[in-house]
Amino acid sequence: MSFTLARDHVKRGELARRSGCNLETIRYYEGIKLLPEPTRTESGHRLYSIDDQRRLRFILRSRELGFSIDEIRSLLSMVDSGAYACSDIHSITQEHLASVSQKIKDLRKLERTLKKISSECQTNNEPDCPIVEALVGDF
Amino acid sequence: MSFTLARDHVKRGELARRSGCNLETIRYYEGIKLLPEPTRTESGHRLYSIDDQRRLRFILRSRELGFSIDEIRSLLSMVDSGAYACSDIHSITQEHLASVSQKIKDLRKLERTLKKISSECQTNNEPDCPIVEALVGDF
DNA sequence: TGTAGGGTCTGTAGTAACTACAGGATCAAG
DNA sequence: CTTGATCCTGTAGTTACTACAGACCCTACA
Repeated sequence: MSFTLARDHVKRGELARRSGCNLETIRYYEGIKLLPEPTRTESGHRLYSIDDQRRLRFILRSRELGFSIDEIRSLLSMVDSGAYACSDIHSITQEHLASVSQKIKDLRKLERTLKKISSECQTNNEPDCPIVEALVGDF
Repeated sequence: MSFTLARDHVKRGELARRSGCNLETIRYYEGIKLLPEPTRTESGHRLYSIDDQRRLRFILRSRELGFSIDEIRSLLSMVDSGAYACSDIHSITQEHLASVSQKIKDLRKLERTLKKISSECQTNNEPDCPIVEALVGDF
């Protein structure tokens, strides 16, 4: 006979399967206090509630969207506070968006440079590869 | 009286200043064998030759262009081998370029998603922030 | 009831590419 | 000769995980 509790409570392996999260990552999130310490079976196995599962999904989705752990910590603490300010959530998102846009800009510039120095190379095994020259730079 | 050697040989601090590289990073590159062990003064201070300075510039520029340490190791070992194949250099560059382009694609998708969920938020402090909803996902 | 295989537990080490100390030796200028 | 800057070594911290090792537990099957 088992607890009613256990019906919607799952162990770590099952949570990992359901969420697509790596098994160890769950323990890691607990360690850095993004996830609360879950209840345990008598023998010490972790049991995750529906709320824990929602919370993990929130974290994983935020990570997919490139939020850092610290940003997620801020987002979660707002949500946890109950009466969170939507405008604060919005502003964290906007800041993150700005940094993503900046990263795109930087990478585009990189892409152009790489294309340029790459196009100058005829791949003809000549002694001086223009890519190498470009990498050493002017002197 | 000093060695003629010392004229174009510089110590770590000076190399850092000239290259714009962090002081410790130079020692780090030596540790992972991207830079060779430089000559030393009698008391043990590192002395970098012009060649060392060229090599560091190569590394730094490559890093700026987003090459990984392992990629740089490959590039350098080709250059070091003397008769390096220009086509090999070219192909490493092309591969790197492809990964940069892919990263841009991924970030663009991220940017679109963030803009979308962000635009749905009216920042009006209502109880259910659509960003939070989006982050928890469907259930 | 015994056992074989999974799953779970803990703590720790490894990844990439640095960066930042601590605690001591050395160098250069006044 | 002293003072402050620079240098030396070794080690720990950063980010966000991931991967063990060695022990315990749980379940199904014979």
